[in-house]
Amino acid sequence: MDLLDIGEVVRRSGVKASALRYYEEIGLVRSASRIGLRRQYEPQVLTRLAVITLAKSGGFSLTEIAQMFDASGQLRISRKAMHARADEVETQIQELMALRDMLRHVAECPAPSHLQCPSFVKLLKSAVAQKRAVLSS
Amino acid sequence: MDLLDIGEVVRRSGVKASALRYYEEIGLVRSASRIGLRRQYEPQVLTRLAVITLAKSGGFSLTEIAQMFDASGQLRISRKAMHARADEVETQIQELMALRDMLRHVAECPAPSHLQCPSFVKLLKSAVAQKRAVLSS
DNA sequence: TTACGACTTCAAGTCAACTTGAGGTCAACC
DNA sequence: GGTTGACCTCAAGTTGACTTGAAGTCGTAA
Repeated sequence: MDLLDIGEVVRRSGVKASALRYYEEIGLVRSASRIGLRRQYEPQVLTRLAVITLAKSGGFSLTEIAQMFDASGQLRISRKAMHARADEVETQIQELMALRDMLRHVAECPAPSHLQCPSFVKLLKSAVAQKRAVLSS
Repeated sequence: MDLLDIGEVVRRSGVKASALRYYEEIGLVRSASRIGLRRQYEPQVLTRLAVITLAKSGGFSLTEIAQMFDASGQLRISRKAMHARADEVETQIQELMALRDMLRHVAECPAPSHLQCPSFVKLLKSAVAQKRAVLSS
């Protein structure tokens, strides 16, 4: 067998042992077996952890991520749900781009006070307006 | 005077009263004065709240946001720091784009199991590798 | 005059996602 | 046979960002 012990999983996934145990506790990952008390993991756990890590950085909660897998460990969401997720991510990307543009503007703008700079305030207003529109829809 | 009371600020900013009081407690916003016990805000608080809201959605903590303002309430970070922030945001945008692409792929890919689909695994690996590279730098 | 609505304080509670700490197990090496 | 080192459990603690609840204060309108 090519089972991995927790230290190996930590090294290869970058996820801490305490987090791994926590994930197991909440049912997000499972260890295949034990040797004595020690958890042994199937290598596939690494892919699963990669998905988890990525989704986390995309702002998904662990609960949401858990729902992305079915009982057999496959990624299983309907195409429609996938696209819906992708759209959410897309929206967040737009917001971040607005934020980035504002930061760049502030870095370059020679105005003594940004909050008085018309183009800054305009960027700000439109960013916030867009956000509120999204939230209320 | 054109001071706003808290209800007006709530309506115009979308920030809840309890959050506003909390922000005041931690020094992130201030109320200009009181009428009896009631807080009165200067209209500028709305711009400040817009900045706060936007930065929050960009993943900045309230502590980090507080540091973006100087004592007089101006946005004041060095150009260099601004660009550094913008770079961070940029990185996050890249990650989210990778995530979005993966989601779209999963939605479209006809493979029975995504975790066995070579192009999915490839997308996943490169996304995670990029992330870890960023973290370790 | 009493009732209402919009505010107030302050302490405590909540939630997610972990981390920490104390005390225990176990195989392997000196 | 004693000591590492790597793991284990379980309960409790932490952090950030608020929210909630109980009890109180005001101004105004019926």
